[in-house]
Amino acid sequence: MAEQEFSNTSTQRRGRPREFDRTNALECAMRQFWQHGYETLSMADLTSCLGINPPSLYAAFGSKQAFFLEAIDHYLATRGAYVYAIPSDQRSPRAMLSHLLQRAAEAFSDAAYPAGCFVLASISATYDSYEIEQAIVQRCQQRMSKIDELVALGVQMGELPATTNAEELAQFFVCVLQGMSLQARLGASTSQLQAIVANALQVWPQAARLR
Amino acid sequence: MAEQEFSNTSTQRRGRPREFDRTNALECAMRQFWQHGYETLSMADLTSCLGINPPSLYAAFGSKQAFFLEAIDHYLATRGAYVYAIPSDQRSPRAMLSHLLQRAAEAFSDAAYPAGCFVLASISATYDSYEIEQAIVQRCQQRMSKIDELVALGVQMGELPATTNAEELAQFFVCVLQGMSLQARLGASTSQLQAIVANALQVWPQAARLR
DNA sequence: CTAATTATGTAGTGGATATTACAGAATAGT
DNA sequence: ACTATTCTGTAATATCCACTACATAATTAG
Repeated sequence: MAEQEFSNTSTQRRGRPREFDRTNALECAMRQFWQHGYETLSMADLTSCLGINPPSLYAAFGSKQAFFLEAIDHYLATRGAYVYAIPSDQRSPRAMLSHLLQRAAEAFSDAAYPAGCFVLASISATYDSYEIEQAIVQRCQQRMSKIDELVALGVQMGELPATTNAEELAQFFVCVLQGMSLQARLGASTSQLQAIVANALQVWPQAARLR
Repeated sequence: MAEQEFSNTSTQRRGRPREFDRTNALECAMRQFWQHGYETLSMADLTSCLGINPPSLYAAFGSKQAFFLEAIDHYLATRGAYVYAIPSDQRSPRAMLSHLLQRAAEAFSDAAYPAGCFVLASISATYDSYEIEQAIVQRCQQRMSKIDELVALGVQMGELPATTNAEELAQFFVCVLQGMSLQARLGASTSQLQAIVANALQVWPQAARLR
């Protein structure tokens, strides 16, 4: 199975060369899936949108499901990596969480991309395939586990009371982040999302009140 | 258009009587749409699930889109009315919001129903019809405006500082509620959702610190 | 009774869907 | 040049989708 796919910049293979840029097609497909969702976006939509005939698409990406999952991974490797990046130069875990949420507030409402987070928007959709749903949930949890680590670090470093239930607090922030993605898809502005972040961060007070 | 539909308990009409309970069918369809989503649930699924043949379903409900919207309204009139009910005997706006969120935490994870809120779960899906999406967004905003009123009332009654941005704070709680619905659909337990509520309510301190 | 009306079951309808068969074109290796 | 290999465009395929034509059954009105 798992046939090796080559990027366009790799050494040329035998046979007729591909006439389109694979990465570019993937980027376009990502935006289409992101905006319209997996179920409602048809392969016919994609072929006409990309200007690529079905056999070429299937030769390059395999199937609609594989194409979608590769678009998800492309998102995580590019835009998602930017959105969920955690800067290492920040000393305070709270500052890092604040940074993460504020960047999400900006990115989720960036007009240069479809609204919200591609993964979070995909997770709430329903799929005919159980396999695809599992793959998305797994990738979502990978990203959200970063928030778990930040909160746990906050307790460890004394920024939060030792009595804090770190798992519960982290889940609260994940919940807010998921709600923000939905709000963004409903048309919330950057400043509105920033206000949500500011309110959410009150749960992690800047001056810790240890007891 | 908008042909009048009669309930089964109304006075009998001329012609062959319906052989199934219309309200019961609506309840079943609601749960199916709730669990599987509009796009992925086919009319063939519904007919086999309800044991009702297509012509009978179409005679009773019109079209898939009309059926779905009626299922949404059925939810809002029954389960949704319970979930989003605001008790009038509570004096404090904060207590009323707390009541609302805690009831949502329980209801969203109630095994007797599909997880989360039917409307909030539907709002994040994508539809081929723009009309259906608009209808859902509108019904969602109707429910969420209750939270706006509660926060505004809290400021008015002095439970929150007069400097509070009521719209922003209300949007924060709406965001949390929407996140809770998604968390529930991902399998969050009642106690996990309750912990999210407890954290969120810290943004509205019990002892107001006016300034 | 007959006529009118409404529901039901069988069996389809046209259209959209993801996917592919096939023949021809463009490249690399030898 | 010749072969193997891979891509491309045309056109199709089987399957599923929401929806319905039609004949029949069951009721009410008169």
